[in-house]
Amino acid sequence: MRADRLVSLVLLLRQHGQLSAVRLAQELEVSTRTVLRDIEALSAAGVPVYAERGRYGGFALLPGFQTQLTGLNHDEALALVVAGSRRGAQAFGLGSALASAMLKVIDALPESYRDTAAGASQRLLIDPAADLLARPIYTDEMPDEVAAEVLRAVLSGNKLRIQYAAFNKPPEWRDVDPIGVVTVRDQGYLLATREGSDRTYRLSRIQAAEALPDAAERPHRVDLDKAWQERTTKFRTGGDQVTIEARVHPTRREELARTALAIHTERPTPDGWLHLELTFQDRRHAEWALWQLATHAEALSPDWLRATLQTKAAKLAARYAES
DNA sequence: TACTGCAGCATTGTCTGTGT
DNA sequence: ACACAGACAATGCTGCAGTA
Repeated sequence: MRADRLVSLVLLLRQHGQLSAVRLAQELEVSTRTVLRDIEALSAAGVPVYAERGRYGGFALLPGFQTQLTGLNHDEALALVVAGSRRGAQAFGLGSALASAMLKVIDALPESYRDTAAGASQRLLIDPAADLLARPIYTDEMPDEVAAEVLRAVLSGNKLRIQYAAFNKPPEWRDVDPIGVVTVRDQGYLLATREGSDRTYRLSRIQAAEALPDAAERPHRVDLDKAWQERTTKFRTGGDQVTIEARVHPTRREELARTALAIHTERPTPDGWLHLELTFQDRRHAEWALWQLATHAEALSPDWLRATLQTKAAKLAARYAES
């Protein structure tokens, strides 16, 4: 408590230049005598604070004094400031804490670097809310209190009870052993185990959460990056994968390739297009990938894919024919 | 093991003195 | 008159020993 107040006191003096004990006492909600003792403690600790006695007097710091609260060098502090501009912290309900921490980091920098760091947070924007065409970037929304509870369980190593609404399913309560939280672009995932089996939960689908008193069953140390890669690999190799044949215009080849899990064969056709054999996560992905390329691609097999695309195209043609 | 009492310490507020 | 500084007392917390 007192340590916090000493830090606040230094920041107040830095901010206002000179303040009387009475004014500091009001700001810190303690008596003036306590403020005077805090000043004394700071002075004993080597903080160059001096008193100006008499009317219009007060306490002030020697010019140029820096609060070395963080021990960070310029680049480290700058990296934090830049990272602090991301909206990622919002996903964990830590936005206000991050803003407060950033102020302290900037304040702790040497005078010559402070403008650079403060400017960095204004001149570098990472992941804004909309792209250049004003299209909103859809982010996973999660109530702060739910995010805070998930985070609490993850960090304390306790079991977590969540109300989770899987895709197209009603919400259900389930107890899990949390391992960590991963954010990918604007989506967050909770990595956990449930009854010994790996589970990955999308944060936006967690409707309520409660950290339980029991310790979670989890490895003492975890390589979250490795764990995430293993799960994404498992996800990509599981499910109802489909392999299709298609021909695509060379200018749209990359778009098709990016949406596929794998490309097995690829050869040019006599008409200058490319013939590919590809695997997709499921039927829905395959259909979507071909449909978005419109006339620049053609599904050759299997028959169900051709039939689906034909039906959609016919409906679209009919709609425009009506007018 | 849990509870109680005590000493020591840190923190805080009030009153009064001193300097400008 | 205003603001800082010293002396003293009150309060609350912590650690430790003793006891049921």
